[in-house]
Order: sequence, then C-alpha cells, then structure tokens
Amino acid sequence: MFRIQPHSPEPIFQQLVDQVKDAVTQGLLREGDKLPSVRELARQVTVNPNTVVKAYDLLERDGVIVRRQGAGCFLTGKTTNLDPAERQARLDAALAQAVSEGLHLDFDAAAIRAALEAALKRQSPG
Amino acid sequence: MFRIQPHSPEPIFQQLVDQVKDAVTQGLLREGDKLPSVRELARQVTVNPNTVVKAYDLLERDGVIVRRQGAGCFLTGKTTNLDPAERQARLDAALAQAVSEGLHLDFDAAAIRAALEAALKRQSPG
Amino acid sequence: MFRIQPHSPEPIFQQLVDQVKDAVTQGLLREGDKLPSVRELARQVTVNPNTVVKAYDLLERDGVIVRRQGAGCFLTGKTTNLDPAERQARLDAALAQAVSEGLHLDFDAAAIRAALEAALKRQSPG
Amino acid sequence: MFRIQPHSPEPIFQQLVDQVKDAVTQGLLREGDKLPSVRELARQVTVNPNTVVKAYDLLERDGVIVRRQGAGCFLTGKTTNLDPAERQARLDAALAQAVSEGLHLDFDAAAIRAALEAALKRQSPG
DNA sequence: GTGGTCTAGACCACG
DNA sequence: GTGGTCTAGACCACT
Repeated sequence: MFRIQPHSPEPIFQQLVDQVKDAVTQGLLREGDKLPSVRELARQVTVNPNTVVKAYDLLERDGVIVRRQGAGCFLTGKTTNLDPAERQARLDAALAQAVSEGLHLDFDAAAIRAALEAALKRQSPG
Repeated sequence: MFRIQPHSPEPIFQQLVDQVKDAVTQGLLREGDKLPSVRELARQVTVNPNTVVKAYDLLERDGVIVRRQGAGCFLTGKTTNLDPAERQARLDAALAQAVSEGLHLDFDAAAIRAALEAALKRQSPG
Repeated sequence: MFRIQPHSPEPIFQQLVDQVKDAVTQGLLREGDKLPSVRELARQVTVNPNTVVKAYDLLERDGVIVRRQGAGCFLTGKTTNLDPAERQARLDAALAQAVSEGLHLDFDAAAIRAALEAALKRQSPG
Repeated sequence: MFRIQPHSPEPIFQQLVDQVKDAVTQGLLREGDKLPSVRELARQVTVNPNTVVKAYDLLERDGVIVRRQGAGCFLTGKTTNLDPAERQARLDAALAQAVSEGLHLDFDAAAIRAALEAALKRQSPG
C-alpha cells in the first residue's frame, strides 16, 4: 500500500506522513484502523525502522494517530488538529505558493485554474 | 525591496530567487533592469554573501538574469527557460501539492477554489 | 468500578494501581475488602490478564493488598509501606514536578496554589 | 550548565527539555539567546547527538526554540504554545497527580500544602 | 510482538 | 560549522 521514492528530494518520513493522510482523506483508512507496526512497515518499504518512527511521530503530533504501548498505532480519523485560523492560513499559503510557481512558469490564471481542477479531480473523493 | 524571513522553513536563497521572479511577473522589474551587486544585496538583507551568490547562480541557471563581466546582473524579462512539457508537469505538481495540503487540512473543493482565486487576485498582474 | 483510558500515556497497569489506592484513600474500599480475581478484572476492563497481574504484583509490593492462596486478594487498608524519610522525599518530588510543569505552562504561584486547592477539594476525603 | 542523570527513569531527552524550560522560567535564558549546537551539547553532556536532536525537536514543537538552517537554535522566550484552556487542563492534571501521590503516601492536606510552598520557594523566580 | 529510548556513525543542505 | 536525514543495531517497557 505504501510507495516510497528513495531518491526524491522529499524526505522518506514525509512521504509516509503524506501517504497516510492521503489514505484517510480518500477513505481508504478510517478511524480505529491499525497502521502496520514500525518494524513491519519498515520491512515493507525497505527503510530503517527509525525513519518510520519519525513519520509516526509527526502523525501523532498532527493528531492523525494515537500510539498505544505494546498494542500499535491507531487512526483517529482526523488529518489535522489545527485551529480554524491556522488551517485557513496554511491553505492560503499553499495556494499562494502554487500560484507563484505557476506565474513563474509563465502560465496565466486560466491555465492555473485548469490545473487546479485536474488536481481536484484526481484527489478529491467526491 | 527584498524582504527575508529568517525564521521561515524556506531557505533564504530560495526566498531571494522567488522574490526576484515575483518582481518580474508583477511588472516591478523589467528586461534590462540591473540587480544589486552581491555585496550590496547581502548588506541590504543582512545575509551571508555566499547565500546571495547561490541565489544569483540559480537565477542565471533559470534564465532569469544574465551576468555581464564587471557590469553586474541584468534581468532577461523571463522567469523560466524550461520547455513546455516540463513547465506543464511542474504546474501540475505544484497544484497537486496544494490540493493535497488543502484536503489534509480538511477543506473541500469549494474552499480550495476560493483560496486559489484569492491568491490569483493578490498575485496576478492583470 | 475501574475506568481505564487506553489512549492515556500512563501505562494501564499504573492506572489500575492508582485507582485501587485512590479507592482506599477515599474510603470506597477498606481493610479486608476483596479485589476481583485477575481474570474477572481483566474481563471487566477489557485488558490483557498479564497487565492485571502486573498491577496486583505492584499493589502487593506496596503493601496495599495481601494474596491468600486460593482465596484471592484482600486490602490491608494501607496505601504505602515506605519509611517516613522516603515518603517525604517522594512527596517533595511529586510537588516539585507539578510546580515545574505549572511554571512551564506560564502560571504564577497563585494560580498553582489555586489548582492545588481545587485538586485537594476533589480528592481529599475530609 | 546542563546536568544529565543517565540512569534516571526520566528519558535523557526529556531532562534536556525540562532544563531548557527551567532556564527560561528562571530568567537564565532569554528570547534570542542561542542554545549550544547539537554536536556541542552532545559533547558537553556526553550523550549521542541524536538524543539532543530529539530534545530540540520537542522544544521546537512546544514553541520554545526556533531552528535556523546552518545558523543554530534560538530561544523564543516562551515555554509553551498551548491555548489557555489546554494550559489550565494540564495544570489541573499535574496538581491532581501530585495530590493523588501525596494522599497515597498517607499525607494530609496540610502536609501537601507545605510541600507545595517549599517547591514554589525553590523554583519560583519571585 | 509492540512501541520507546539510545548509541554510533554517515552523508547532505544551508549560511 | 550548523541543522536535516538516514542507516544499523541494541536494550527496555508494555500488552
């Protein structure tokens, strides 16, 4: 289920974090589901267990999972634990970044809107 | 004219690159305009001269500026020198990234579209 | 009677130990009362029997219960069997820990005293 | 300045976190001050650099420090970034824990109050 | 078997 | 020189 690109500039632990959040937003994983154990996931994607631990640290920090000693890691069903103001600020920053990149690539507003719709179609569950 | 946020996770050299490109796409800087010298810019924004050198290297690599021996760095008016296929791929990747972030922040498609329009309104010269 | 929070960072066996001691200091359980069997308690709170065994081991070590062959576990009425010096040292350590936490949370002495009084009112039998 | 007890049940990284926060609440360290580098602190207290990294991770998560690539770690002056409701909840939990421990050790309210005052006198800057 | 902590040591990106 | 990432492998606590 998890796919890692070892030579990507995006850190491996970040790829794992994003893929877990993606799975939740797309309904593949739900509240109460159990993630693979640290050792098991490390084996599946052939990375060091410490790298998985770091990913799980971030997922716990973001309120995505809870860990239970000796039991495992379980999904809360959420993908963020930020307050509304902070969430909006991060959304705006993400889009501002994408728009800036698009303009730098010499695209106009229409082309950027089209790219957004394509991305939404790919990722949005609805 | 340049504003550096030293506490940002975005590297300082990257902030400089983006701000030069932003100035071009927004019409604040035009073809033929001269950038400050490395020393001068490093002094203005109080960063390490090596960091400015790195930013100018990247701007030259991207075709944004040309260096003329003993005269300084001049804007070409362009903000990219990539071929169309690569440009489209990067645009799609940028929007995919932003959409993913938005969905992880528990926003729906409408909220993400609204944030895009707000960002376009802020950044688009038209 | 026992309430376990599986998502708490406090280990489950520790929660059981504390709740038995709480029941004694608040007069809900008295000398001679019988605790449920390991199997029965494990069933009631849906935890692993080994976890209950560990809790009962600690309660016996602390002099809170005595085990009688084939009869079960009975309360002694005490919640500690430490000598006075050790008791005082642990009390001081517990309060030092709480004060440190309070100061880190940016509270002043008055707010910490108020929180202590509230906690005493809740827990003190008198 | 930092003192580590390697055989304490409290993890080393947690000891480091608490000592940095203590230093801030007691005015020994102030906003803008620079913490030792990861390697330097690891050398000072003779622990592995990764352990220091973990402590700095937590300090950053709590808003106590900001990290700047290639520059170092700097204090924000704060010791928490929680909202008021969460802060109060944690204060109450900390005192409840201490009171519970005190009652289990067979102390009465007066003795617990006295221990609190002693702890405040030791730790409070005022 | 699970997560939690720690060590040892390497390579890269940034300023 | 600084922080960021990753690997390899050990030992302990909890269920």
